[in-house]
Amino acid sequence: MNAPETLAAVDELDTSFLESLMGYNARRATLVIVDAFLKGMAVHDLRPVDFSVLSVIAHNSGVTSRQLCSALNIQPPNLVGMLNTLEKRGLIHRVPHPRDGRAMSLHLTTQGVTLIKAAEKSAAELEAAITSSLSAGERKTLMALLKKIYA
Amino acid sequence: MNAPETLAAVDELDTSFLESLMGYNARRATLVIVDAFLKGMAVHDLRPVDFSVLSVIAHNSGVTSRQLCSALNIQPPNLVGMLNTLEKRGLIHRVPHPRDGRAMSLHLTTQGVTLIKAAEKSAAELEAAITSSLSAGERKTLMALLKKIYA
DNA sequence: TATTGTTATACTCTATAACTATA
DNA sequence: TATAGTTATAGAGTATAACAATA
Repeated sequence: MNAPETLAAVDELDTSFLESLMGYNARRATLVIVDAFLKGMAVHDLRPVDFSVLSVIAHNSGVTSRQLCSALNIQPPNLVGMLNTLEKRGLIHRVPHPRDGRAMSLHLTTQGVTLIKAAEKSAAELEAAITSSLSAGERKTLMALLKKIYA
Repeated sequence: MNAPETLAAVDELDTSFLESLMGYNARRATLVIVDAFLKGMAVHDLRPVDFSVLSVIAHNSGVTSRQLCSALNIQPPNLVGMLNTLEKRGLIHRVPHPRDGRAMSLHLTTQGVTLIKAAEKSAAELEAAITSSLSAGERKTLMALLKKIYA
């Protein structure tokens, strides 16, 4: 019963082993969510990471680049270009840190505040669409279990 | 109460809005899991994607490149190099497809079978470690809810 | 001596266009 | 005409080393 199997073509794929792994399922779910988020944020000309950066600055006016990097797991050299772009778009501005001459404090401009408000509204709507296959209780449970994994 | 806040430095970051989003939590959890998987698979000199490729071939002897690409969301040009590397390592071999002259059937070598058996054993152990903060019931629930998101 | 922001750079991952052999 | 595998290539995303200014 070995030769026929070895020579046979495969019609439908068995991926049951991969599907038994948390990483496989978490990755697939994340890809679906991030893709929906990516498309939904395109109307604001923001990538997910740009949204995260703006949102953290919005809720933490005066935050430093270094703090942002730690919170969002971004390498400092990779943040520079993002901040330059956001600054050129008139969404943020960098000002000297009040107590540390090396650091820069990040703030949203009026335009930035307007944009992040609209973007966070979009995010909330996307959130509902993304988790529409879940009940309110399931959504809450999923969120809690994911936090347990990375906490 | 606006000026002091604008000028103030930030000590602890408020990331509550991001934490309320499924994408943020799913991505963070996935990063933790994939990183653990990456480190655990390094002893077999396999990246997560190599493990997936070998595992699918192991359970679907004769599968074509195109089928692999569809199942694992890999672009065909990006699979070529991976298969070349696995073939050079003596883990797989490509043979002409029995019923389609354009296609190649993928099979594990004896060495490949030995490796994937050890790697799947490692994967199962990693799985336990990764979800050690969860009860058996929670693990099952998390898996089911993730599948609901991407199904 | 250590840290912040920055530049330059490299490496990986992913995506697209185009070719060939075959269906 | 369409598809499988492949090549070449381009673009993101991510990572490290090193520097000037400041702590």
